[in-house]
Formats: sequence, structure tokens, C-alpha cells
Amino acid sequence: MPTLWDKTRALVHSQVTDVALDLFLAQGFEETTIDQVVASAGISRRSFFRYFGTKEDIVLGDADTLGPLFAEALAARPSDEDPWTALERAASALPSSRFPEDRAFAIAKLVFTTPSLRARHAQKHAAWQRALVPVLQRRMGTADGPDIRATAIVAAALACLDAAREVWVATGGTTPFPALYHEAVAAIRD
Amino acid sequence: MPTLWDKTRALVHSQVTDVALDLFLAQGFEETTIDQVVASAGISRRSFFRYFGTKEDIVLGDADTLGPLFAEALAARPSDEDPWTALERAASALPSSRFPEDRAFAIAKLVFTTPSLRARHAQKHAAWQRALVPVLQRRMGTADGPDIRATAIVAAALACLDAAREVWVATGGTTPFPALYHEAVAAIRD
DNA sequence: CGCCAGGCTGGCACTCGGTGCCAACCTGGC
DNA sequence: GCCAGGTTGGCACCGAGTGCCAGCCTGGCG
Repeated sequence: MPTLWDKTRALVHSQVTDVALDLFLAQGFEETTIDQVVASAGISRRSFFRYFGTKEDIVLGDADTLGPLFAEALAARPSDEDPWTALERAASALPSSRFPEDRAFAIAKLVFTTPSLRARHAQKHAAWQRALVPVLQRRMGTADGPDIRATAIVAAALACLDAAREVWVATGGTTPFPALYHEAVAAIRD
Repeated sequence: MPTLWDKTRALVHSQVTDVALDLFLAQGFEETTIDQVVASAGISRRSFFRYFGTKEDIVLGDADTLGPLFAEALAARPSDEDPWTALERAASALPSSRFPEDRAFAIAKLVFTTPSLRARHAQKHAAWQRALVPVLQRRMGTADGPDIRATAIVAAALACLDAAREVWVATGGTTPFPALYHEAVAAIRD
């Protein structure tokens, strides 16, 4: 059961996130300092870094938890699905953004136009990859150990996710994201 | 013609790179401070940052120039090649690592095991992507503007490069790299 | 009720990467 | 021999992130 501490922590976390995102969207990520954030949020600098390990984690914090979830969803797919369908279905089973629809687009744009955010986003994808490859490898019946086939498929699928997100941002969010992802996978498989 | 200054600059650059890589390989990238590097290299801290914009650029500096080269090599491929072959041939036409063979492996390993280096490496790949997509798009006869197909193919090809590099590192460099890349592309296309 | 343990907070000082600025210097051309 | 322009190193500074410590608040126990 969540203790009072836990609830307080969760509340502070979401409050600070809200305030910080307002600032980021208004004046840019790099142009906003931690000091501004903590001043607006009414929290001490030191405590801030206990809630968010890095500045980027304000925006990308939940990406950490998504990796294992993705791996789990992939493991749960029926074993007669080919890798690509399994990955696509697993991806669509993930919880969508924790942000309201209108903010989600602005945040995606922020991530894709801010170097440090994009870099950290890539790091998280690398972590997903480490979680997904063994699962896919088992599903493909490959022996353990480094396997180029499983690694390439997972890397390519994640690349499609990024490509879809990028085009989604570039086109102003008009085309629905899952359709773009599907098209991306179709494109690399002819 | 290269003036005396240019030659001096190039010399200093390579000297500092050598010294720094020795330190990185001996005690790790994050465990080595800029102050240690400049002390060992006999250069001032301030001048160091004029040669290398960031610490990561000591290791990944040449990746910047490789992007346009890649795009140029792709544009030079005969137009009857399919995108994947064209990309593969273009990639193999790129100048190989500026480091001697034995160091190249150690450095690749360093890059793939150091978060900040891997992040910066991903940023450079993103830059390559921006350079490659328009070229591929023209070759595929697509109209200008964001196109999911070209974007996905380039992103997937770069992902294959990374996957190949990763497996190459994981297997101790035994399998030749181009073969791994070829296998990676084959794997995602069945 | 009082007390103690353990987690949370905020402040301070510090490290490290990176930048702006400036005075001193060196190279090359007139 | 002098002047212009690029170079160097030193200094002060900024922003992100960490270790440490003292004070506080919560919850459990006698």
C-alpha cells in the first residue's frame, strides 16, 4: 500500500514536471536552467536532483519503465507471429504518453529538436534494445550469445519507431502515429 | 596550400588525440578529466576547447565529416541499384577509421560501453540521416518534403550499422565488420 | 504520551565540462 | 620594421550534478 510519503513524492514529482514543461515549452529546454525550475516549483535545488536524476529526465523519465514493459509485451505475443508483427503489436500495447494529447505533440517536437534530449532518448532506446534482443532471440529459436539477426531486427524496429515519430513531428501530427510506424516497417521490407 | 599554422594545428590535434586516447583506454573515458588530458599533452585548457569542442569529440571528431561524404557516395551510386545495395556500397566506400587496426577495436568498445560517447555517436548518426534522406528520396523519385519511406530505410540502414558494430564488439572483433553489416541487412529483409 | 529510527528536506561546498573575454604573442604580407 | 589577423593561455564565470550534514517530519513501539 502506498504510504503517505509515496503519495507526497508522486504529487511533488508531477507538480514539478508540469511547471518545468511549461517553462521548457515557453522558452526552450536549453534556455531554461534548473534554478528557474526549482524557483517556480518551490522546491530546493538539492531535492530536485533527488526526484529527477538529470534535467532530461523531467521530459523522458518514464522511458525507463517502458523498456521492460515492451520486453514483457513482446514475450506475451503468440509464438507463431513473425518478429515484425509481434514487435508492432507489442509496441501498440504499451501505455501511451503520460501527457495530454495536445502536450504530447509539443513535447515530441521538443525532444526531436533539442540535441541533449534526443541523445538521452537514444540512450533509452539502446536500453530497450538490450531488453528486447534476448526475448526476440528466444522467440526466434537462436542460441544465446550475441546474434546479429535478432539485434538487427530489434534495432531496425526501434529505428522505424524513431523515423515514424520524426515524420509525425515534421508533418505536424496530422497522420496518426501507428499508421506511420506501419508504413515505415512496410517500407524497409518492400 | 596548407600554411604553417594549418600544419601546426593538425599536429597538435593528433598529438592531443593520441595522449587522450591513451588515458581513456587506460583508465576509462569518464574517469579521465580534461585537466589530466591537457596536463599530459602540454596544452592549456582553453586551447584544448578550441581544438575539440567537447570531450567526446576527441574520440568521435571525424564522424562529422563522414556524414556529407556518405551522402556524396550515395549520390554517386548508379541509379538502377536498389536503395539497400546503394547504401551498402556507399558505406563501404567511406574512409575507414583514422586509427590503427588494434586501436580501432578498443575505441569501438569504448564508444559502445560509455553512455555519453554512445549518445554523441547517436547524434552524429542523426546528422548523417538528415544528409542521406534527401539523397535517397531523390533517387527513389519521391517528392520533396518529409517522407516516411526514405526516412525509414535510412534509419534502418544506420541501425544495421550500429547493430553490426555492436555485435562486432561483443564478439571481440572476430567476424569482419562488412560481413556483419551485410547479414544485418539480410536479416531485416528476410 | 514520549521516544527513537529512518526517510526526506534544504543548504553548502565542490567537481567537471564548457564559454566569454582579454592581454600577450607569433606569423605573414606590405 | 610595422601592421593585421589568427593563436595562445589565463581568468572568471556558468550550469549540471554530487557528497555531506544538520534539521525535520512521519510512523512504530514501549
